[in-house]
Amino acid sequence: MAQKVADKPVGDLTEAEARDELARLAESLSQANVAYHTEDAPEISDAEYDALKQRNIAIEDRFPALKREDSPTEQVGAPLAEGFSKVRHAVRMMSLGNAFEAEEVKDFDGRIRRYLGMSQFAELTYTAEPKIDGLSLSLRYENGTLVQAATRGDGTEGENVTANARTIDDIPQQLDGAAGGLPEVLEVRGEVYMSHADFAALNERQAARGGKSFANPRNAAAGSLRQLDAEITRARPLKFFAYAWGELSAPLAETQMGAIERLQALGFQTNPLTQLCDGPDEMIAHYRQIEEQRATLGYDIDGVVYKVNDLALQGRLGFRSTTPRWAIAHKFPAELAWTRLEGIDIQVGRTGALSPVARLTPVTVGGVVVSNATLHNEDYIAGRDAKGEVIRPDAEGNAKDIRTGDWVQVYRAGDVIPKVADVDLSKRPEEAQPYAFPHVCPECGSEAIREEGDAVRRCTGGLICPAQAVEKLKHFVSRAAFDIDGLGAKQVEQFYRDGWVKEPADIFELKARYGAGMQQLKNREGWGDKSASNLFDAIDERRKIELKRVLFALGMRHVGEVVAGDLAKHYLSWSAMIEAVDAALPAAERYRKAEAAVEDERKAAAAEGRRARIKETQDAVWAEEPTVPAEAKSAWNDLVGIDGIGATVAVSLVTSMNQEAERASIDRLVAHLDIQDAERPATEGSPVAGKTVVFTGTLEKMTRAEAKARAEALGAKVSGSVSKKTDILVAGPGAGSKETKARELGIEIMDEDAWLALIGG
DNA sequence: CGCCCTCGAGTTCC
DNA sequence: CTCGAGGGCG
Repeated sequence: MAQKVADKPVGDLTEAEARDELARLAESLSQANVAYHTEDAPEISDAEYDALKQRNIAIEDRFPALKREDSPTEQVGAPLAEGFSKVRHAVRMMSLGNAFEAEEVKDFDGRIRRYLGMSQFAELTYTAEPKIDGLSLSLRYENGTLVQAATRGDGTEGENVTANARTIDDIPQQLDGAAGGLPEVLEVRGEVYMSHADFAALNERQAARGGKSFANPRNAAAGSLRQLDAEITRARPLKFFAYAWGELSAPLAETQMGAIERLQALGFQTNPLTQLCDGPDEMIAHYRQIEEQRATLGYDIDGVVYKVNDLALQGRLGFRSTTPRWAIAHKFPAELAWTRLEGIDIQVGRTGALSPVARLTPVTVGGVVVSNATLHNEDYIAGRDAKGEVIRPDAEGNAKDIRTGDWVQVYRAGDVIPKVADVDLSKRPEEAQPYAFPHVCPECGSEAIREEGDAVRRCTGGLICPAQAVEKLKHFVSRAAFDIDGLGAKQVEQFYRDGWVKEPADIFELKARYGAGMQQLKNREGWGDKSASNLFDAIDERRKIELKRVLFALGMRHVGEVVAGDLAKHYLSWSAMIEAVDAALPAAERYRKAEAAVEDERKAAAAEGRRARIKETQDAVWAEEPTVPAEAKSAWNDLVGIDGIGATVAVSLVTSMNQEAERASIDRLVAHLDIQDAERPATEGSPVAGKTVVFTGTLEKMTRAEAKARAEALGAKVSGSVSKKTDILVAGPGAGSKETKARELGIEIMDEDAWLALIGG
């Protein structure tokens, strides 16, 4: 009874038609549900089921009055169109750094020893386990009972898939407390995957009833877990290996291996190939062994994960921005494929960057059909890197360029992003010409220039360029920026094409200007009364917004998510920041002028064969009349004094905010907003919050990097040199001029032990 | 001044 | 996910 989704647009339905269709849909969906509950061979495919459900929701959205008592969207276990609810991870789900070569594994070990201040010969044990190719899942247990399951998402926020996780046999609903009691809170993390055998059987079933088959076990696992209807997930043979944890009310063990054993005792499957290794040589040997067994394991793996075994050391090593320092994934070599390059297209990004994209004859690489691949930039096509070195040598060591018509080798970097790696010159068509990278923007015709030392060529059209304007708008509504529900990349693009939204401020004027017309106009494009009013509500909700989001959303060059956050944390309010940025303008312009003069001096000196007088050149420019006002200098110094912000970022920020057109657009936007002040770092109770600390001499209990990371976590600012702003100098043995200077300035000086006592370490 | 780490920006497929 | 570039440290 495979019912096709009716194809009449929802917007064109009459009320009578809608009522009939809702009745038919309720019938079909309920039959399909019964089929899933009672047998393993449903009558309609998941895709069809989903399509019917979506159709049902769309109609109900358009005709809310016609919603049936037995509406399929109200059924238990059937979340609504928005999909899964969002879940914030109590402890961030990190990703792992990668290594491809044995050498990089040794570097990893070396880095850890250096960070911990351990000698090359001190004993350091790691665990090594296969890296399962599935999707990670975080399971929250409270007093031993499963209360929530969440996907990784962006690491901070995932999707709530609790109902689906409950259908997986390997995931206990209730933990086994026999061995050592149950923790109050335990978040277990691991990988959901599908075995080769189950994958093949599933695809056979799908094919038998005309459903779409999955490209690989990972996609099958992901597709199965993320079913809106948990009963579909139940019918899918998913498995789970536990290998990590998030929030914990009590430690699981003292070592990684101990924790894995504890997870096993609690009732989880853990990977049998997990093993302890003493140092990189044993790790690499275990990697080779696992690689040999790869084909016979019965499930996909894409490498081996190494972790420092001692959990206390893991704690000391801590995290970089997205990855732990104490773990790394040693990946298997990527799968390669050859195909023909049909053409090269140029895309224009939000900063005007011209990016070449390869259009390929579709080819399967690692279980996925690839038809586009990145070519990076002008030099990459020519076969060179940014420094001009040959990256793709032919037999004589000359660079092999890439031409339309060539046979090219493609792989998926990190098993994700398709890249063109190599060219087969023996198969090059005779008529193939070297690729001429455009010097004119293909979107707006403006000149595209490449700044010295820059790898990318950029369109100079600014907001005149439709591609840049649209990309900027997409950035504005992106997740870390305004993140407006119902206003994604597609919608923004459409509004731009309609001429309704040309710059961010227009979004907040949509309702006033087009609200009335929109409901009718947009019906044909899938906008109903409901979705339009939902959108206006979502936009209104976002008028109140955090400072860092606004800064990031503006899309200024060099100001990404992190820098925007740093700026917000420093200035705390929009008005304070604007004031500072305006004040710093003369200094920023002078800095730029000085740098240009230095560049000229360098060239002149090189030509004349003498040493460049850099300091003198800089000083001369700064001394030029009119001199830069003291308040401009201090605003500038304050700005570049922020950790992570240097002159390049500062110049970009100050000048772009003071560009006339840009500023007008920003002012228009801000008038619509209620920008929330940033909170001072939440370090209440920390004795060093807001203090500036300098470390000098030899630290004996920890390394400098560690000391810095810990101090910053407590809200302190760590600086490299002593000034009158310094509050505390931590001096180890061998401290020299810094200690003298601190003494002169009357700054508090303490040794490492006193510091540790102060911060409660 | 050079090295290492982090951040920004651009990318593909589902 | 990767590359290039910016920033900080030795």
